Amino acid sequence: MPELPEVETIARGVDKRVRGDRIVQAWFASHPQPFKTPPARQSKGLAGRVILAVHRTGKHIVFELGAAGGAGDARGRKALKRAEAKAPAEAQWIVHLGMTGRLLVTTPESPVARHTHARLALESGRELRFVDPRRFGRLEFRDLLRGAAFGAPGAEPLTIGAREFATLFRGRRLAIKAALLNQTLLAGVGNIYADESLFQAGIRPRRRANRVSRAELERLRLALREILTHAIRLGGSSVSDYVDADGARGFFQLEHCVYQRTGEPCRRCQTPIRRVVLAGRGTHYCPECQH
DNA sequence: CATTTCACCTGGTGGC
DNA sequence: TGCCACCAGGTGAAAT
Repeated sequence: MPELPEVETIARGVDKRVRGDRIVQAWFASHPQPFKTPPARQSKGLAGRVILAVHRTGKHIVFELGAAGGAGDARGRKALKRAEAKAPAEAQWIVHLGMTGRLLVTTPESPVARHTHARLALESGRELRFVDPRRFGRLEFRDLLRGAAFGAPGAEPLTIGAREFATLFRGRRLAIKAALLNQTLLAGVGNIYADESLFQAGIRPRRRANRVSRAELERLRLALREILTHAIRLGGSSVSDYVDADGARGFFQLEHCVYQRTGEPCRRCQTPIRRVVLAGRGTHYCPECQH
C-alpha cells in the first residue's frame, strides 16, 4: 500500500526517467474506474505535451506538463531539463496509486500486464503504463489555463511546524490514529506509518485526539518526520508486491516495530504486539510502551 | 458540522 | 484439487 515514502520513491524514479520527454499519444481503458477525469478527455489533454517534472504531493504523483507542441519541437531533452525551471506548467496529470497501483516505464513491446488502465507513448520510444488490479487508484487531468492547480488538502507531515501540527487535533474527539489517517488534516500518512509513528511516540492509537497532550503531539510530529524521512531513504516499505519504478523493493519493512507484527515481541520491551481494528483498519501497538 | 460505516475492487489465503 | 468465504486498506459517499 503506497503511502508517502513509497509515493515519493516512485515519483523520484519516474521523474528521473521521463522528465523532458514528450507524450506522443495516450490510451486509456474504457471502464469508469479509475478515472476522475473521463478517459477521452485525458487522452486528448495529454497528447503532445512535454513532461516538465514529476513530483509528489501527499499520496499523489503530479506530472507538470508544458504546452501541447507538435513533434517538430527541436529542443532536446537536455535543453528541456534546463528550461524546466522557467517554463510554467500549462496542465497536470495527477496519479493516485490507491492500494495496488503501479507506474511502469517500459518499451512498447513489453507484454501488457493484466489490469493496465493507461498507456502513454513517449517520444523517446518508451511507454509509461498505469497498472492497478483493484482500481482504487485515480487518474485526473487538469488544464491549468482553465482551472486551478492540484493541491493536497492536508498539511505535509515532513515540513509542518509544531504549532500548526497541534492545531490539527484541537477539539477533535476521534481516535488519534483516525485523525492521522485523515488526508484533509495531514496528507500522506497511511496505515503503516500511522502505527509506526504512534509506537515511536508512545501513544495508544485509540486515545482521543483532543486528549493527547501538547508534549505528546510534539513527540508524534517528530516521530512522523523521522520515520518518513528514514523510510524514504530506504526506498519505502515493501509489503505485498510493492516495487518502485525500477522494480526494486524498499527495505523499511525490515524496521517495522509494530505493523504486521501481531504476537511478536516488542523490539523495546518484548511484550507481544497487539492487534485491534480501528477505523476499519488493522491497528498494531505495544500495550507496554504505548499509553 | 463531526464522526462512523460501508462500498468500491481483485488477488491471496485458509478451511473443508 | 476445487470451491468459497473472508481479508487486505485508501478514499469518498452515505448514514448517523
